[in-house]
Amino acid sequence: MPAPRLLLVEDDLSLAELLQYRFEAEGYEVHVTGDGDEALILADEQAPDLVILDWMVEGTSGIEICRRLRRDKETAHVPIVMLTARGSEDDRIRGLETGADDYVTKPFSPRELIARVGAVLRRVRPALAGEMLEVGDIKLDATSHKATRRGHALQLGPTEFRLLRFFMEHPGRVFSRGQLLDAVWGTGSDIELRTVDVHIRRLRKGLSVEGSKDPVRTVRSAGYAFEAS
Amino acid sequence: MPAPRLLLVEDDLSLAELLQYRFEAEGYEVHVTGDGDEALILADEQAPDLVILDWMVEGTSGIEICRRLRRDKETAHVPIVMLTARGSEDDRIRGLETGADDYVTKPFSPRELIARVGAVLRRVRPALAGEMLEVGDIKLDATSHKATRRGHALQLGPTEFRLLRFFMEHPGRVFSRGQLLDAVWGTGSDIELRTVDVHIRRLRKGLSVEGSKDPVRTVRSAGYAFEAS
DNA sequence: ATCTCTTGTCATATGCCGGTAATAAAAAGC
DNA sequence: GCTTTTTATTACCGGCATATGACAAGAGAT
Repeated sequence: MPAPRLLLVEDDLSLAELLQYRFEAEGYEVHVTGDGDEALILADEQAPDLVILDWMVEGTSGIEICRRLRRDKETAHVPIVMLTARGSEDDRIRGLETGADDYVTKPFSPRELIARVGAVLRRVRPALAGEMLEVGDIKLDATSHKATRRGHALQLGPTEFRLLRFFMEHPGRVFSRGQLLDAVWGTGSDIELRTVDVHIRRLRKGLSVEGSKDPVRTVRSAGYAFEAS
Repeated sequence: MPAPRLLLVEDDLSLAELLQYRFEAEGYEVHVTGDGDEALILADEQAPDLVILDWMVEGTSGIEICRRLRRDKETAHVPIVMLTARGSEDDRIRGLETGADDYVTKPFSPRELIARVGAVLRRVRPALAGEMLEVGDIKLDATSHKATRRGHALQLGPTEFRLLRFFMEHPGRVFSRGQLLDAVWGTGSDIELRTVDVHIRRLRKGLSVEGSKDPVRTVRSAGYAFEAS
């Protein structure tokens, strides 16, 4: 899962530095600028996942940046969180109506800002919010029902997909054939134990990508386990 | 464009009445309840487009309602705006972390709340806010009720249009036939699951334009997903 | 009233998927 | 080395999920 990229537009250097530090500690990739025009250039170069925008910033004003970000097709859907001075409600409403997704009034605690940014990102990019499983070089997105390995999309049948999902939810652990039948096929399915072998094979085949190791380990007389290469 | 449906959970009657009036003037359909448990029942019956939730409400507490709404698959994706008393930052952060999308601290002006609700809806359900949807080479204008692909105007029946709109609001995600029935036909329609297949076919036919790929992906034993070519 | 368009259901076709059994291969025990 | 046990691999067939076309009932328009 790639780190979400934030663009922080803030000309108070000490505040910018503090926020950058905190957000990086949370696993974000943060780009900082104190200048409005530079912000637009940066955003256009590579659209960030979210913009934190100080209302009062040098160069182009916050509201103008907001408008321009929305106008440019590249960045039209990037969520924006504004930082505003305590104060006039009109400003805040104008901000929301211009297209900001959220605002926080100064002074605020970094923790609150982090929580808000998290809430917005959860909305916009569910993939960043934990619906995505990742073990080794294999990624599985339950919502879109897709699995990939090193960029290659994996082609799996329904049962193999469920099997892979179960394994990725419990990496490293060994499961007997009976346990796998219960977990993947459902309790009470009277299916031959040996059938699991066949699906393991199919899963292995589906997971094989050029130059990749088999992540399924067979444990003789016990079952199978899934582990990162 | 159907009026967005709000569920307002607020036990201060005079405030509730005021808000209901204001939101209805803005073109929303508003359901009001002052009781937490009733709110959950109402939401489960027919998922609203957005919930406005007073933190301090009779019956089940706000945070508990929030949690339960998120847990129920039916309402997991419904955006929530909290109303909190001025005050403890902890409450607000806890709210955001529980899954609320936004909060407004009392006292607030109705105008501000309306702006916030609008911002959240724009983010989550662009079509409800009258925006143009665009996925791949397909464009859909909810206001004028028209869809185009590469300049060609698409000819779709009403149901296909609603289906397309729902898909374009949630691109990439897989929906079961049951979910599609709930979302497009309305909760509680006792329609054969297989009927969805037929409408998917009709949608596919309606979307086929010379030299264009089918954007509807069937996920065997799971449902359908919509994605840009 | 007639016509058109829409919509839900059914019947049929199709093709993928899943379970089983048979055989080969590998590992463990002696 | 030989047997026994466990797993790997292949092939096959039946079943089930989806695709597709047709149809009749209903809604709206003219």
